[in-house]
Order: sequence, then structure tokens, then C-alpha cells
Amino acid sequence: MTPTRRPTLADVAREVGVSAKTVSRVLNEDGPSSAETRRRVLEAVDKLGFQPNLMARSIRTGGPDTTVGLVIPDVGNPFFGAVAGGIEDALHTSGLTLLMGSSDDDPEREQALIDTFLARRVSVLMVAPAVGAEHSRLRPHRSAGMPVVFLDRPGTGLTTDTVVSTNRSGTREGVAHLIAGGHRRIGFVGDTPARLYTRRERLAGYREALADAGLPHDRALVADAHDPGTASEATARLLGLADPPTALLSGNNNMTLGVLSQLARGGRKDVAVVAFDDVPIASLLEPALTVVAQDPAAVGSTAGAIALRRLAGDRSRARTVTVETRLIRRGSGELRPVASAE
Amino acid sequence: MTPTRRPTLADVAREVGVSAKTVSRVLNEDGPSSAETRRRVLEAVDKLGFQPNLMARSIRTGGPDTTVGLVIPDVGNPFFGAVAGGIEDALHTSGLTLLMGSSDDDPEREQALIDTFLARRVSVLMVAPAVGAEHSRLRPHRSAGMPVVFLDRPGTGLTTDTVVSTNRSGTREGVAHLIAGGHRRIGFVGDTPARLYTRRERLAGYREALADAGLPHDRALVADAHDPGTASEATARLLGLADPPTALLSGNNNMTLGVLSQLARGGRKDVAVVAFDDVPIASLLEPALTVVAQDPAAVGSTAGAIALRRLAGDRSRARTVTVETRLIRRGSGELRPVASAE
DNA sequence: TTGAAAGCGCTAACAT
DNA sequence: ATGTTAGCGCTTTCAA
Repeated sequence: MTPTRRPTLADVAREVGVSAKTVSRVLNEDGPSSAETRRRVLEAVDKLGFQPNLMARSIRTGGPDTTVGLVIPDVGNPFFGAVAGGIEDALHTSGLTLLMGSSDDDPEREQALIDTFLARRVSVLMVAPAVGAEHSRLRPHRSAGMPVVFLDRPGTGLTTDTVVSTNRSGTREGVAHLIAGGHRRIGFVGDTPARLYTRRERLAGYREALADAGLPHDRALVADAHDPGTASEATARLLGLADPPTALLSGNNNMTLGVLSQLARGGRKDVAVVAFDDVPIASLLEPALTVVAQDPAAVGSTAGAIALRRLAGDRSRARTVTVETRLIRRGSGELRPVASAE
Repeated sequence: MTPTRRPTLADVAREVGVSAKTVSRVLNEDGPSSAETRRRVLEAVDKLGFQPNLMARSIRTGGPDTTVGLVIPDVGNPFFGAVAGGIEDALHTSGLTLLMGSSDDDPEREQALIDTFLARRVSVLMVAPAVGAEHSRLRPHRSAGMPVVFLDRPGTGLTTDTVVSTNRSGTREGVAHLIAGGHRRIGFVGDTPARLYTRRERLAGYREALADAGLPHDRALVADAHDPGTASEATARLLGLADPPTALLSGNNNMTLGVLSQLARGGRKDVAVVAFDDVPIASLLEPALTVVAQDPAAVGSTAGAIALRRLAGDRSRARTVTVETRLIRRGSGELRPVASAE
């Protein structure tokens, strides 16, 4: 069975015995058309299984596509899933469709995806940048009227609207919470280098909290990891120090997984934990997990709203919007430090 | 500042002083071109920030796009994120780009997304169908050579390649595990109607396991829910029965969240649980959660491989591939039933 | 090695 | 209410 050619406007027109333009009119509810014609056209469309070629239309109208392109580093991460959901909510009434692709945090794949979207003339481009990516190539497109929004992390080489969480102050609050509980040696398990920006900000918040309390900053208490496994190792290392931390701040949900696994393995219910980023069953853990929760849906909907304003003609200068994090006290952050060498 | 028009092939050609065709040749490495010409063309491309309009190209070449369209019910669900990751892995070397959109399990949004993809002439369409969706409209496109693959759930009105988990036998194994532990009254908390197919299959597996063991099927032990909140309520209701279950089978990860919350709230560590679908920190719960794990990455990569074979010309008849689930015993399923009315 | 003309499927602009 | 012509940005075909 040889593949059948897909029907075109002309095919439908021929079937009905009218001109292509008439079919076009019916389908787009453009000019007037008699009820009879409309009926017959729609019938033929149905019969032939005609799907208008939107690419041909776009080319002719010159206007942008009705899609919004989103590039995220990792589809598997629920954080970005929730961000995408927020964007869709914001776009819902506008008739725009969100299309997304995953860069796997690789600058080249990110660039390829961006090119794919640009080549398809998306009406908006949203990017959660991969580490090391460069975005100055987007400048002409932005000038051509395509809104560009960075999410979760700022872009590089392009000044445009950006939506990020309050990484710094959120972490600061989380660490302050631990300090208020009497902890003086607090470990930081952050990711690297995969998410340089968020890590940097969160680490800065950690340091600020220590400084606020007049506590020394001991670099030995700052550990790097890039997935749950290495986060586990890092945790083990921290707890094995001569003067170990009595509390830990984990830098994101993957780190949290590793940190908690290691604590469970060691039966260390005495170590307080505050996690950056909420996890679904945090409240079911024992002790329940205290978190600095981000609001990914709000990040997404904020970005969506900004994009719609830009499309509506807003030409004001680029802004960076921060979405508030929220400390949720569930228990793991309230553990008191156990007797330590005084 | 008025938006600047995006540069076209002709603009580049004018800039260099050659014909459009020459630029096209250089960019597509089509015919021959002198090194000098190539250099100057690439320079101009860079200078003008030219991005070829892929829609115009597609229109002329008539061939399909280099993208694969994926429609999933819920971006926020890590299961589908992992499926998407698996697809990307399979596609990685083929030069195809995965674009996805979320239907929110709404047949209309699903249809709109499918239309969006069809109108853009994706080379492959993959769909995890929303409940109540109908897919016979895809038939002509499949005939026109576009592979269509259903994921996680079969489609309706179209016979085509389908990749699903072993929902039935997996659940059967999970329930058998509980029965082997001595449980005779086992509750089932399933979702409805959002995912009719998977629910039906899993419920069937539950019944089969009961029948295998010669246990009666008590409809009072089967509860419906559609999110964690209602799953909690359903759990409370089951446990409040005169002759309550001593073990529960939760039908998917959202149900699991509700079931476990309710058990935690009631301090019911005596109720055994087996969950369909793994959750990230299952091993950190107390008791650690026994699950029937799906392999979403394998679902995705299998679908990707099938699609590539179809694109390569495989015209064999449509197949349904099942991806094995795996019972992971972590503890919650090994709890022995406590003294019950004998 | 390069160019000119035609045409992909569709719609804007102007008929009729 | 409907049709004709031209042209969007690109590539195919055929010449040069």
C-alpha cells in the first residue's frame, strides 16, 4: 500500500466544485459564505480527512505561529512539569498552545531546540537555560517582536524578562530557621555544576544567614553533588567530619533524595534537615520534612502573563520578577542539636 | 522602536550579491559552492541573524517535519516526564526533535494538540490518550505514512502500534504478594474516571489474584478516587468498614499519596500497602513502600524504537507491546495481618 | 559553480 | 457570495 498524498485545499475545492478561496473562507470564517456551500465544504473536509497545512498559512500571513515554545532542562523533574502547567494555565484563554522540549541541560541541545522553535516561528520563546548556554543569538528575534522569557535561571547575553524564585532569601530563611533551633554547624549540600545560578544564589543565602547570626563560615561544611547518589556520598562525608554538622540544608529535590537516603541508612534521626524545593510526600516522612517550597506553578503563570502582555504590545523595559518561596515547617527542621563538644 | 522584519534567504542573498539559490545551497550543503562564496554567505547569515524558515522549506519539499509530536495527559506527572525522556533517548541519534504538549486529560485539548501537530506535519505522532478521546480522524494521516503510536493506554477508533505496561499481571502479582502474607481482606483504591483503561486493567488484575487464591470478591473493598484528597477519604471509608481490609492496593501514584496520608493521619502502621507505580522516596518511608514499579523510560524508548522502524518503512501490522512491571518488596507489603475476627 | 523560473499550500487584495 | 491573481520563503528543475 503506497502512502496516499494528504489532501490539500485544492482537493477539497475540486471535490465540492468551488474555488480554493471559498474553502479557505469557510474554514477560517473569513468572508461570507452561503449555508449550502459551507455545509458541502465541511462535508468534503470530513470525507477527505483534510487538515489545513498551518505552515503554508503561516508563510502566507507572515504572522507568528500560535504556539509558544518552552525549553526546559529536564522533563523528568516535576518542578519543570509544574512550571509548564502554570504556563499553560496562563495561556489557556489566549488560544496559544504550549510546545516544549527538553535540553537535558546540554547547551547544544538547548540551542537545537531553540532553533527548532525559531524556525517554526513560535510567537513566544521561554527558556530555562542550560548551564553554559549563550543567548545573544536571540536578540534579533526579540527585536523582531518575539517575546523571550527566561525561567528559573537568567539567560546569558540577552537582557529580557526573567522569572526566578527567591533562591537567596528563601535559603536564608531556611538556614535561619535551623540556627533559631540552636544549630551552629550547618552543612550545605548543593548541586554543581548543573545549575550554577540557583546553586550560587542558594549558597549565598546560606552564607548570609550564617553571617546574620554571627556564625563562622566553614568551607568544609559545603558539599557538592550532582545527583542523589553523589549527594548521599557528600552527606556521609559531612557527617564523618571531626566536628560534624548537626543540621543540613539540601539544595534541591535531587539532593534531598540523596541526603535523606544517607540519613536513613545511618539511622541518623538526630540530624535536622531543611530542603530547598518541596517534595510530594514530605509530610509522610519521619520526621516530616521541613522545606523551602518554591511555587513552580506561579513561576510558570507569571512568565505566561508577561509573555501575553508583551504580545499585546507592552514595550517597557525588561524586568526580572521573583516568585516568593515559603518556609514550610513540618518537623525535620525543628530537631534540636544533640550534645556536641562544647 | 518598530519591530524589524526577520531576514529571509533573499536578504542574505542581496547582502552577499548572489542568488537565493546559492545561499540555499550553502546552507543545505546541497550542490557545490566555492569556498569563497560559502564563507561570505555564512558571514552574512551570522551578521543578519538569519534563521531559515523551516515552514517554508517544508511546504516546498512536501516532506514531513523533523519533529515528533507527543501528547500527554499531564506534564506534572513524573511518570509521563520519564516516558518523554525515554522517547528522547530513542530518538536521539535520528535527528528528530521531540515536541510535547499536555492535554490535561481533556479530549478537546487533546484534539487541539493533535491538530496542532498534524498541521505542522510532524513526522510521528505519539499520544497517551485522554479518557473519552476518539482517534479515527488520524486514520488518513497514518495512511499517508505518518506513524501513530499510543502510549500507556490504547487509543480508540484507530488500530495502530501501542505500548502499555503490564497493568493487569503487575497488579495481580502485587495483590498475590499481599495474599501470601496472610491477608484475606484487601482494599483497592483506584482512580476514576480519569484513566479508565489503566484502572480497569489493574482492577481486573486485583480480581484475578483474589480468584487465584479462592478469596471472595467483596465490592465494598473497591473504592474510587480521582486525586490524593479523595483517595484519603476513600481510605478512611474502607478502614471504617465493619469488616475492614488489613491491606490496601493503591492504583497509581496520586492514589498512593492519599492512601499513605490517611494511614499516617490515623497512625495505622498495621495496614499493609502495595502501590502501583514507584515513587522517588518510597524507600525512605516507614515502613518502606512496596510497589509494582512501571518502567516509564522503557515505555518511551520502546515507542520511539517502533516509530523509527515505521519511518524506515516497516509496514507490518500494528502491534501492542507490553512493558513489564516489577514488584519491588520494601516492607509495606510484608506486614502481617493483625488479629481479625475469625 | 551559479542563476532563473516555477511551484509547494495557502491567503491578501482585488475583482466580479 | 464567490472567483482570480499574486506572492509568502523556500527548494526543485532546468539552464547557463
